[in-house]
Order: sequence, then C-alpha cells, then structure tokens
Amino acid sequence: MKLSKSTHYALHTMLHLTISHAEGHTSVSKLAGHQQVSTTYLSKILTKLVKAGLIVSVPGANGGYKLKANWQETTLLDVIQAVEGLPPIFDYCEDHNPSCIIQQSIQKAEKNFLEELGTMKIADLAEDARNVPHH
Amino acid sequence: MKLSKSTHYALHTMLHLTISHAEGHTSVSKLAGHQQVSTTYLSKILTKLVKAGLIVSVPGANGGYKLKANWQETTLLDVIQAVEGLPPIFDYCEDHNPSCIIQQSIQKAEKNFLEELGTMKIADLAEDARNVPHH
DNA sequence: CTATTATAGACTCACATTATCTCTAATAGG
DNA sequence: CCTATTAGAGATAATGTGAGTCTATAATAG
Ligand code: SF4
Ligand code: SF4
Repeated sequence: MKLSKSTHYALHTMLHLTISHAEGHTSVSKLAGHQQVSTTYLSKILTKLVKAGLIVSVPGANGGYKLKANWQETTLLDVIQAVEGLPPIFDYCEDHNPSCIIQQSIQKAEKNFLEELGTMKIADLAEDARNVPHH
Repeated sequence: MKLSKSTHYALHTMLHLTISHAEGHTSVSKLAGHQQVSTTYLSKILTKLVKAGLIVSVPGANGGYKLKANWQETTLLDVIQAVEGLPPIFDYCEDHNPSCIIQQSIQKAEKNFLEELGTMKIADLAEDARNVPHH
C-alpha cells in the first residue's frame, strides 16, 4: 500500500511549476534537472498530468509545460489520481459478496482519506514551501 | 496504492475465526477451504498474524488456529498492519528535505485514515456479517 | 528550413507478490 | 512409545507491476 515513485516525481514537479508559474513554460529537461530522473521517463508522467487537464504542454522551441488556467484549485488528490488512476485500495469482491462488510468499511475509510487529500491545494503547499531551503 | 491479496485472505480468515470462535481451534485446511487459496500459502499469512499476537496456534492433532484472549479488541488496522507491515504510503524524503510539506500533508491524511481503521473492530463486522448470505 | 520540444511505442530490467513443494517440529490420542 | 495430524520454515518458481531506456514521430518558434 504505497504511492509510486512516479507520483513523487509528479508532485515535486507540480510544486516547481506552481512556484515558477509566472515565468511561462518550463521544459522537461529543466524539470528533470531538479530531481534524479531521466527526461524521457518524467515526460511520460507529465503526459498523464496533461491528459488529466492539470497542466498544458506546448511542443517546439521555447515550449514546455505550464499549469492549467485555474491552477489554484488543483489538489494533492488530483495529482495522485492522475498518476495512480482510480482503483480502490481494497477491491476483492468481484465474484464474492459485493456487499462485503470488510470491503465497505475499508472503502469508507479510503473515501475520507481521499476527501482530505482533496482539500489540500498545491498552491497552498507551494506557499509554505517557499520558506524551506530545499525549494 | 493497493492492499495486497494476502491482506484479503487474512481479513477473510479473521472474520471466519471470529464467527466460529466458540468452536475451538480451526485447521488451516478448513480455513483455506472457504477461499481459493492453498493451505501452504495461507499458512504463511496466518503465521504473520500469530507473530503479531492477533491469533494463537497449536500444532499437532486437533490443533489449528484460534483468536487471542481479548479478541474483541482486534481492529481492521491490526490485521492490515500485521500483513502489510508499517511503511508509510509516501516516504521519499530520505536524502531530500525531511520536512517536505508534501510528505507532511500526505502522511497527515494517512494518519487519520489509519486511525479510522483502528476504530473498526473485527468483532463488530462479524456481527454484521452474520446477516449476509456469504458468511 | 532547422533547432527544439513534447508524444508515442517498443522494449528491458528490477523487484515484490503470489504460490508451490518439501522438510522439520510439536502435539493428541491410542 | 507410535502414529497421525498439524503448524512452521526454507528453497524455489511464476507472475505482475513499477521503473527506466531507446528510438521514432509530430508540432512549433525563429
Ligand atoms: S465476503 Fe469479503 S472478505 Fe469474504 S471472500 Fe468475499 S470479498 Fe473477501
Ligand atoms: S522536497 Fe524532497 S521529498 Fe519533498 S517533493 Fe521535493 S524532492 Fe520530493
């Protein structure tokens, strides 16, 4: 039950794009430079964010990535689900009892967990991140 | 970010042991008979529950598994952590900023998630499960 | 037209989960 | 003491997924 390394790359990148969003597009090579990850691999992850509508991309010279229009609304949940997809963490009732009390209980707790992540905006975290050395 | 199939086996088994806990020990072959899982593999999972102190085992004829003394207190969290271990779902700050705001936020939400699972007692779920056909 | 940049596909590699088989240890009951 | 029964430990294999590379293609600015 772990979030993938790709999700970490995506979140870190979102933080960067948010902090420097006034400076226009940023290329994947610059974004990858801040982390230990290859450009081609990070590119695949960012494409997921594009398809989820969290960022926009422009090919060609001086192109790159930038945040979508109302980027202030993007939450941790948006980014995590864009990369990880939407499968529930416990879903083993296919050919069993679909009203299994165990599954119901775990998914109820998961729902609250996701809702809490849905209240955490990247923009707010980026504001806080300005005060720590690493960013 | 998924709970393993082993965790499902463990939870299902705990439900069975709780429902039939008045009948003494239950062998792993009986417990495996209720699920599509081999006896040797389920045995490995149950050994984790034994080491976590959630159930007790007795080898030899008429042996098997039964719940621990105050079995009424066992929660979903106890079982999940016994099988899955205790790693946080997001932990990518080893050589980075240990006070990373993203990590802090996700782990805060995770803490609430685990605490909620810690309030869900297997005994209560077993009581509800008596009213559904599958169990 | 050319350099630059994102995107897509095929592919490999590493690792954890899942699972089986076999052997050993402990226990009940005769 | 003997034997059937049962849990536990170890080695090993199969499977699947995450992580990562390489190459080719498409789009854009200048
Ligand atoms: S009822 Fe729930 S725990 Fe039991 S086998 Fe079905 S899905 Fe698993
Ligand atoms: S501060 Fe470190 S751990 Fe946090 S997102 Fe950035 S690179 Fe990852």
